[in-house]
Amino acid sequence: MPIKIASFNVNSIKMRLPNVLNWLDKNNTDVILMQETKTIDDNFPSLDFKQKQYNVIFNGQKSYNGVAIASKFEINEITRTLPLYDEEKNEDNQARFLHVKINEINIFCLYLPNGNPAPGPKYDYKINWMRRLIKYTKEIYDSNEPLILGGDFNVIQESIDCYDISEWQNDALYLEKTRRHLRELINIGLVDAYRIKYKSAKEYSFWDYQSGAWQKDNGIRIDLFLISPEIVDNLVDVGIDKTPRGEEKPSDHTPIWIHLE
DNA sequence: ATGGCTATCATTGATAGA
Repeated sequence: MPIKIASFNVNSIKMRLPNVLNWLDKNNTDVILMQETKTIDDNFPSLDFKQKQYNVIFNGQKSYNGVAIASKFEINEITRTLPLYDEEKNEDNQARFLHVKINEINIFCLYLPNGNPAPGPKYDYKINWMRRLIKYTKEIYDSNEPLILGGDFNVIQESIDCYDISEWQNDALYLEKTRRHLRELINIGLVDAYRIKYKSAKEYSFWDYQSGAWQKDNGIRIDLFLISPEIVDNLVDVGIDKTPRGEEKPSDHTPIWIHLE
């Protein structure tokens, strides 16, 4: 069954609601994964999505983080937390994860921690979160069901994913340890969907609000779809839609998308 | 001119983002 899936770090669903609804109107998107909704579940604007025939599911919290999925197809929730494998730290109250099934496809919507400053407790949290994601992804991957990881990964995997990597050498998004963990996740058997079609293109999904980064195209590609082999077989097209970043009151991220047959 | 935006929450400033 053909399906069009997008991922968009909205940087507050309240501020970005017009942008998101406008984008959905212009693009025939069946499923949109959203990150940084920055609102508690009681305040999520469900009705605006329902009026457009989208089912919605959200995992939010006050002020920060928060993920959500809107889908024209039925959403079956599997979990909203990554399992805790580290027995010493058995608590995580940050809303960064949703695992759902839509049309028999496993879909993770994730907002991976930023991790700055590194080193420090925030970086430790990032790496631990990645370890949890790797373990959980292995479990699901080993079930031999189709799997899509989509979201804001907060990792610059290679220098071609950045306008000027010399400025990011000591950043939590580019440290060797960070990239090794993303590589370990990918090596489970996933593929960066964008790089299937664009082997060496320098296209970005985030531009800082500061310093005229958008105008200078000083961007980084940190929003990704990592897909399992059966999804690769059905991949029809993939892309990054830069248009919303240049519009009024934009998010600092822009939507990425995949089309499956 | 080497840079200084945006959102949230609580109160005109701190915190977080990347």
